[in-house]
Amino acid sequence: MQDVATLAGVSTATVSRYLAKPDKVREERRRRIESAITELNYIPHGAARALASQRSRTIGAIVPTLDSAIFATGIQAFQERLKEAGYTLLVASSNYSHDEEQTQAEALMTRGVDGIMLVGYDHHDQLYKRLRQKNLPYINTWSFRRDSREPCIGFDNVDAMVRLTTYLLDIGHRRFGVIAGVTEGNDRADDRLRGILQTLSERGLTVPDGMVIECPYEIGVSRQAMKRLLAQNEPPTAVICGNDVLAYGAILECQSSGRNVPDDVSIAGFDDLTLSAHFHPPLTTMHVPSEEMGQRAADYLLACVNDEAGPTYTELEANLIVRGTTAPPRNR
Amino acid sequence: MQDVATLAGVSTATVSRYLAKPDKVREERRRRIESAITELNYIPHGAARALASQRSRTIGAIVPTLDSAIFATGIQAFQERLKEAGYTLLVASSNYSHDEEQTQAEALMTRGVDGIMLVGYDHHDQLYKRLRQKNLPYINTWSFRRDSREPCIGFDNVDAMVRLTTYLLDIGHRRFGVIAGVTEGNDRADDRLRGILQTLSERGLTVPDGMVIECPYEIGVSRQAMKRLLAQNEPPTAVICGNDVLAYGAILECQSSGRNVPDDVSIAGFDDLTLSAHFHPPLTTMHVPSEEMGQRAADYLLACVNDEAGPTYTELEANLIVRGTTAPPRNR
DNA sequence: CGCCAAAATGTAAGCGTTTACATTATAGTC
DNA sequence: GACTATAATGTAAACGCTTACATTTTGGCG
Repeated sequence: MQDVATLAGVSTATVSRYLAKPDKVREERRRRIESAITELNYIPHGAARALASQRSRTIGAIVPTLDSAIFATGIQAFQERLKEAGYTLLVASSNYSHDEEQTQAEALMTRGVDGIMLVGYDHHDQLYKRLRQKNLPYINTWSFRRDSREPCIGFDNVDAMVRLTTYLLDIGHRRFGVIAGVTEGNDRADDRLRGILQTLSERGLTVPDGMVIECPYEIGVSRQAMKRLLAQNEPPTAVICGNDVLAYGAILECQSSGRNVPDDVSIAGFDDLTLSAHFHPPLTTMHVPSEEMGQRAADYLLACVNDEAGPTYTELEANLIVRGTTAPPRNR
Repeated sequence: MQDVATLAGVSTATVSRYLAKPDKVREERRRRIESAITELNYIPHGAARALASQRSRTIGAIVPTLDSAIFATGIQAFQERLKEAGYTLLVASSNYSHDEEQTQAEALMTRGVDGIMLVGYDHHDQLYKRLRQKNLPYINTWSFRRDSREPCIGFDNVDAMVRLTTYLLDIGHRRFGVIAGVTEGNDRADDRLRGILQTLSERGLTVPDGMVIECPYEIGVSRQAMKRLLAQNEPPTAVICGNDVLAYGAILECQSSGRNVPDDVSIAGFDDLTLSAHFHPPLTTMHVPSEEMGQRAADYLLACVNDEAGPTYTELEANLIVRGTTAPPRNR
């Protein structure tokens, strides 16, 4: 920077100001600085900037996994918004573990992030403690609870599953199977499962043991689960899956074993991944507004770091998309 | 850090040394420092570290998109390896544009990354220039060319497609359709397409206009492309797709229009995403060793920053996986 | 043309570490 | 116990910026 300043015939302070607020330096010097920068191929030193200004212009995000299209979409939107504001995104993944999430958060703090995006509301106690202690802006995403005391943006997973389940009840299903995500340490999966079971029990239905299977979001495992469901004495006429990937597995298992979806069995997913609309048959699922969630989360954190006010609690809507994998049961 | 030092009754230098090489400080003080750190909830300031030590312990990666499972897998493995070595990953996406890639690289350099992972070998001239000027370690991935003068790790996309095409020729196909990725600014897509056309022409086959369609890696667009292919006068008996997502679209379009895969038309993909093995029918595709690529790329960059020697050119193998979407053509 | 407020610029003191170098403690030897 | 080589520690100078504050320049106005 000193070199640039010398070449442009100004002080480093002016160069620094030019970088931060170009309109604060006079036209003529601005141009001299600009050409000095190009000539010298000057690239500002981020660490020095961060150290001097006490802000890194970096925001962190911790998602359960990078492998899933659903988070990828949200993160992409999140990053886009940040980039527009001149911020960089640091992504870490927790592998659905609170402990790892805590470790990653620590790492992000060392990196000096100015804010953190989290998925879900259930986190390591230590994490909330640290966040507050460092007075670091953060936001929970992918779920919304009316009673939450933490800043969050997302939708009500329980309620979404209530609506999906209600729809299946309404078209006549009474024998349900569930392929849920792993609920341990995953509040979204847990909320969704509770939404299902609660709705069914309100209608006087109980789901027998063996009709609810938890499994990781992997297509192979999901196929196994579906196989077990179908092997039951009285197989379900409708299977609700914790997300679309699980639903793909369920559908593919049916097709491989010669069953027709939705005639023999209805299958519903959750997330509405891009593929779902094109699947054969197209998947009935809950659409999750992941892009909007990413954008709004970015907006919130950016507002925080700029000491602006923004909505701390934002509820978005997950929408039921009825497509071709669900139909009334055959033998009512 | 001063607080920690005072509380532990040592100098900041000792604390710093403890952080870097714990075995360099005597047992007793080490324990005092440890407890001081926990008591004060001390988290080192990364920017200050980076500034003083001139290394950020951060590695950057620029991938075309975060939306695709294939890069996600590679990046995940890349990150894993980095984490083991105490390095953090900074991810950026270029949206398949060289200009954007260049911009992102600049951003990463400002962030002080110690090395950069790139996808492909074709980049903005400026980018190579900057990289060398700053003497920043970098590596090209996802492709390997025998004649490359740049460090790279990957497989030969041309050769891989030659093998896939040869296989289809060997089982009797003569009328081919191609749904390629967008080749503009994407050397992998370009190499793959060239591999196909070259093999066919060596066997004396030419692909008529309209039988080669380039389209972005989106399932919807791919379905449209397949539709057009099928509407030709003499529709192809085999369709080679630039990646698995395109292949999914092609298969789904066939199924929606009442055609049987592979009886009516064979379809092959490229990448071997997780879903492919489970698809209905399971997809014939080239398996890409994305995890190994990620790992090795990390190893290479880590070796560079530690001034160790490592293989600069590593060729991996893409393997043909024959599954259920390809079969000899019906009316030979 | 001189005066003044406001705008632009310069000066220099940090920001929280690392690390070369100097100093002190330790342990081994005779 | 004195002496050494070596290991452990302390001291203090960077690292490359930002920014409060001081100083200079500018332009509007009487």
